[in-house]
Amino acid sequence: MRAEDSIKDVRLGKIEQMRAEGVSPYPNRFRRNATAEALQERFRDVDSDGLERVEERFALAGRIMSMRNFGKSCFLHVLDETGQLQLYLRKNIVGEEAYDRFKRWSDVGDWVGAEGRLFRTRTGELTLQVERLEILSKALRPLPEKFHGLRDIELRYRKRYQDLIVNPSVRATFRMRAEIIRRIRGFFDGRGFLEVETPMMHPIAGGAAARPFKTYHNALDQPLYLRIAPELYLKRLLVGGFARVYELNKNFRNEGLSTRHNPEFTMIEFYEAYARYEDFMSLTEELLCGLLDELCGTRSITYQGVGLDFTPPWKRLSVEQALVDYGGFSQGEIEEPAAVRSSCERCGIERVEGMSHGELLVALFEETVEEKLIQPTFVTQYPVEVSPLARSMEGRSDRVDRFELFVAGREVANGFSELNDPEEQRRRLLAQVEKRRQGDDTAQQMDEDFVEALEFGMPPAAGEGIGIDRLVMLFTDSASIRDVILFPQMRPEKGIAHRE
RNA sequence: GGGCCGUUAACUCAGUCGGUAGAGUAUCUGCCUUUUAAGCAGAGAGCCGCUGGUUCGAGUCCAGCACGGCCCA
Repeated sequence: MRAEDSIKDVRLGKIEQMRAEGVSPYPNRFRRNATAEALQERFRDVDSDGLERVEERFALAGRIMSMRNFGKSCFLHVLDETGQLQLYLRKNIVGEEAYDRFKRWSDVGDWVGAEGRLFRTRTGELTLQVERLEILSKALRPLPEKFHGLRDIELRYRKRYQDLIVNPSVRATFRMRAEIIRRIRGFFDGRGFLEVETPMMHPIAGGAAARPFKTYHNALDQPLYLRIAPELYLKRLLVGGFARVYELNKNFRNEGLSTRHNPEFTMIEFYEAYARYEDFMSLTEELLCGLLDELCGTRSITYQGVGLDFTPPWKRLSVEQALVDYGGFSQGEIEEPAAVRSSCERCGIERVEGMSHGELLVALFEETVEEKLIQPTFVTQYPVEVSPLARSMEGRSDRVDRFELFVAGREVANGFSELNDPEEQRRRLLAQVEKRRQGDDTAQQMDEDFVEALEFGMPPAAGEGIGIDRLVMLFTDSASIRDVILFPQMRPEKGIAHRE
């Protein structure tokens, strides 16, 4: 292979030439006064004759996406953050030397700034008649192929910038994500919630049933865990007197990777004093319907070919009722611990031995019901053993005032009335510690500092967490969580691993 | 962790029965002043994921490994 045949070497040669002729390949002097979309909008209804009367010069900047070169003229499409516009260069307009330089130096992929007047081509496309063109940033590597785009899924995730350059729908997905997050913040801000930031590094990883990532603080000579949930800190803020707080940020769980799980994911958790879990079911309906109205213009969307109707009220039913309605079990079977146990075994659920009736019910629910809850559904009355931080139902100490929202067979939200009795909380956590001792490493640890906070008095409250990534998946019809996370976790490629 | 599928040029993909590695895009050289997957003529470009094995001969068959995808746990 001759060195000059490598695309990168050819382009490095062009850079050398530019410098030799006193032109910077990476200048920063260009000022634009227009964007592609703004021009398209403004002149949408102006025909050729109308454009001829427009004397204004427009300065546009963007990346060259395609080039159709004729001997003494050239069409190119330039992409900026708003969209594309076609440029047209003619030797007799930009001048002999400028045209020659353009031909020798410019490539698809380069950032350019162009200035000129607008006209319409024979086919009616709004086009900038370039009078002056400047390379703003010379690209050394070629863009992915222009009409198949970048299809290799691994490459799309690993080299997301390329994905964003060539796949407009990917850009749209992440704009939608930002919009959803912005509006969720607006929703809670508008209701008097205070946005707070609590630690990402915890001495004890609590607030959820999950394995944490462990790290280490040198100066403190202390192990720390990346948080698995902000819950216990947010409740300390209720103790501190903030009546409405929310935090929208990342959590980290040391679990497998799948189309539904990324080790770091985004959740909003919010807490409101004097609210009950029923209030939050209504609030969740209001939040999601508001988002749908504003962002989709409808409350019926299609997710992976399945129609989802978010028109409230959404179905509400207990875990047990769900097992009867969707799992095909009889009321009698559900109430009989031995029957539930054998059903679990039949379903292949592991470690059935040490599990209580409540835990078995939830395991059976997850195995047989969850995937069938397609339309938005609130499942309520969870067993106390799987809800160590939730308030017990009045008159039924083995169940808690809790709900989970399922959509398209997945858990999207989890909320409950908060347990604020410090004695009861201590007993619940001790039960978790015991489970942990018996080998369940997702059981919670004793957090004395948290219990001590409760001893100062936490107002009655409800709290909820909503998984943002899964919400964005629904709104953008994305099959994998990796499609809604810009840089999803991937195994390092060979040769890059363990680089220090 | 298990099963299935994939990995070939910068990108998107072919590659038959085991017999010299292919196309389009992109790149390079010409021609071309309203194209838009522009066109025409020519050229270059490969660790066929990695390591072994079978074979006279492996992109192709076998085994192991790596990475990825989907499904399951």
